[in-house]
Amino acid sequence: MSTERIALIDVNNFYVSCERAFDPKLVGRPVVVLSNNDGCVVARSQEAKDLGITTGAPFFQVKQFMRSHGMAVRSSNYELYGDMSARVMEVISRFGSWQEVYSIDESFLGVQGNPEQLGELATRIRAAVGQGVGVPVCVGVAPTKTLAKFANHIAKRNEHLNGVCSLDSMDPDVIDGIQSRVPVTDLWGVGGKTGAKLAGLGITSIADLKRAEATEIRKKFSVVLQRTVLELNGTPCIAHAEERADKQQIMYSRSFSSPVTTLEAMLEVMSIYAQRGAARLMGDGMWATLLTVSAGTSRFAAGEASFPAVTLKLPRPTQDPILLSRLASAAMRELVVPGVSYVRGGVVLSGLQPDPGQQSFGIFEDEISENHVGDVLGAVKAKFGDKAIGLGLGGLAVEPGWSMKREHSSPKFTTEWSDLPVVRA
DNA sequence: TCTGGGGTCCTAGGACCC
DNA sequence: TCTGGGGTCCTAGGACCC
Repeated sequence: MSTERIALIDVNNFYVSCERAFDPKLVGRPVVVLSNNDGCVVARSQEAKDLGITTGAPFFQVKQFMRSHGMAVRSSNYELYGDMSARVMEVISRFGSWQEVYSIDESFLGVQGNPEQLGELATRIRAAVGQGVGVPVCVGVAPTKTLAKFANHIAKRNEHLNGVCSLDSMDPDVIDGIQSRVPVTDLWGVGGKTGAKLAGLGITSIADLKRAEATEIRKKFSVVLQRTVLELNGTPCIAHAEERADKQQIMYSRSFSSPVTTLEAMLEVMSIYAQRGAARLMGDGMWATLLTVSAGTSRFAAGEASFPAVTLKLPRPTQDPILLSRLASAAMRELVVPGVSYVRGGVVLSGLQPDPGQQSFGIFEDEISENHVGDVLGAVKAKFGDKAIGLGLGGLAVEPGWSMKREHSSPKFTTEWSDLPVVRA
């Protein structure tokens, strides 16, 4: 008897595993990977977790402790992680009838088989990724996405399962027993706020929620949590991504390595961020109709933090870096208060559509030529590197003082010829 | 001194229309 | 001055995720 099931495969401590794949000295050692600007801990090896390092911990607070325990530190290397992710996803895709890449290190996969075959398949997926890419994964298999997430959670926390858990191979009473011990907030889709409200109703474990009345849950909470209840009981009701619409917004936002206090520097930020946004639009084949620019002051400084933002309707659907850069700078002029210290800036492109729509070029000749500048910039960057060319203030050859800090970065092992690892025998 | 970034979906409420 | 209901579209904000 063959049944349709959903597998959820994710890489263990993904960023750390990518670093280890190219630096075996890190295996067995406590390792952490930091966020942009080397600000917070975003990934930890099991050894680092065991030492009590938490996700989101500010690096400057735990630096000394880490040093005294011989921990290794890496800045985030998104070129490497993005490329490793693509390789993992490709290997996984060979084993399923459909695939939904859910995040940089996670994928849902449509699988079929009887209970025994499903368990074997999960083991084969794990071995294939380990051999083909060199990173460890866990696999959960179940009738719904929510249960597949749960099964994956079990696989990760029980070493004797060897990274694999298929609910069809388990006794229903055993599953129920586990579910009554796991807190409901460990469930996919149930966060702190909802968890607190559920606790008020006496619902604290996954088993409690599974046995709750779905229609009551909808009345007291939302259709989202009702779906979770149904999925816990084996009824699939969360759609696949490919059935959902295209991306709805593109965001480029970063904190600065040191505060920005002048209008000139902020305009430089906007010019560069708008060009990044335009490049993403072109990469996705989308045109934006709305532009939002924002600035932010520190949440940790004395006084109230502020996050001023302004949204404007673009004169036409566009992916043009010149137009976006110009408008973002103009909007930022309205926002910036001289003398205020800004720690972050951002550009959001929304109202996305898959074509430029009806273009009315009118009398402005230069608008026509602008349309090709993005392509030229993209081509030059592809050939000569990211820093080869840029517009206006974004074209400066020297990195501006506020740009991101990455003091502990590993090389781009898989995406730069000059960074290729060398093996000697 | 130093505290991440980029998304999704849903709901409520207002504006507007007939 | 009084007086209806139903529908759509849009936006802001909340909650959650990795």
